[in-house]
Amino acid sequence: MSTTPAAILDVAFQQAEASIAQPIVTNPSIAKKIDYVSSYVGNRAVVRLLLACALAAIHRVNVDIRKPYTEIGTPDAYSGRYYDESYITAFINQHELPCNPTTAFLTPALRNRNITLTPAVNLVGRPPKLYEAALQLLDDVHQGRITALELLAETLRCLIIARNQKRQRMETLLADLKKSEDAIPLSAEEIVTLLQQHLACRGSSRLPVLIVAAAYQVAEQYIGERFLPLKSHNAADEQTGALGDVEITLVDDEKVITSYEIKTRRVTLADIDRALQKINNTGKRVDNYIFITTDVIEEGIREYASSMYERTGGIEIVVLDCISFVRHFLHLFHRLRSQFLSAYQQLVLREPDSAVSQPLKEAFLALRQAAESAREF
DNA sequence: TAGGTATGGCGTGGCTCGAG
DNA sequence: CTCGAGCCACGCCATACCTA
Repeated sequence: MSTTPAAILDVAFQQAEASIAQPIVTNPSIAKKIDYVSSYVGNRAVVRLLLACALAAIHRVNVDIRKPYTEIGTPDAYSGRYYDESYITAFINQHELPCNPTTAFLTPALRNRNITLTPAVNLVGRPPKLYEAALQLLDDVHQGRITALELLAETLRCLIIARNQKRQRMETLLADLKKSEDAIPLSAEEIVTLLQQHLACRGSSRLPVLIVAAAYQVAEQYIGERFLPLKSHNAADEQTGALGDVEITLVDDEKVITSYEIKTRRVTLADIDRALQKINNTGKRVDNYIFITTDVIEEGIREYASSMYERTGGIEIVVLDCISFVRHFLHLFHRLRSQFLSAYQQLVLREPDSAVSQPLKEAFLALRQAAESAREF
């Protein structure tokens, strides 16, 4: 086929937008399956399987949509991963469609396969119903119940609707916050409470990193220190070459002087030993290595950490509690507390969904709004 | 040989599920 | 209900093959 994959995607996208209120697929049970896979919040990878396979089937008319693995070895097999990574990634980023940032073909259920994806296959992914629905949809195309283009366009239609709903919710939340903008700003303790509420939400493990980063961002001009760009949440420190989760340098220097390592569990002796090893291996000789934990700090750990100052000849290692850290900060820089709050909000909203989920972002705005509107009475 | 294509692999930490 | 084991997504990396 002469049309490029990018052009195919554009055409399908236009078709979806033109028919946004009207399902493109008329068969109700098939439309329902597409909607289910496109909208399921707990797993955003499988919808990419549909997009990639449908795209390949349109682009190369001779392929069997159910065979997205070249390892199958037949002429009608193709690389689903290649279509996914090369075309789908750019496309969903361009249109901000709510999908996994990385390919579906590296997820455990779909990787290392060399089989035809028929409805009889058990992909062993979660939830099972989601994978079953996707396999049935590939079969629906194969059996001719719908065309690959219909599958692609209808999937895009569902994704556009989900995206628009998400934007709408965010706009409403931000607009509500604006209303309370002129009220008396939250007190330091009220901000602490707000952060505690946010930390209590599901999937909050990235938040302590953002709390520390926000504190430095706001205090930068006063203390002459700043934080280096944050590394991605799931990347191993080893891969990124970072010493810890937040690295602090002097404003006019690249040399890391303080490194923060954030743990959502108890800090152990092994963590401290590993930190020392990391300092030695990377050759980044920091002054100060700070563990921030959201869990309890055992006395033995505290002592072990402080003993390092002498043992290392001047590297101070300390374990701090996340909430105490931010509470001290907010009282010390009391006049900056509102700036801290907006810096934190900005960092939260700008994190990729893989680190801070959409519900967690919305939860913060809602919690803040509740706290601020309560002040007006 | 260089750049593109295709696929496999790994470490981390969140999450689910089932045993007790 | 609690908690530990194992599953899983995620982002990055490694490698092998192909072809101009």
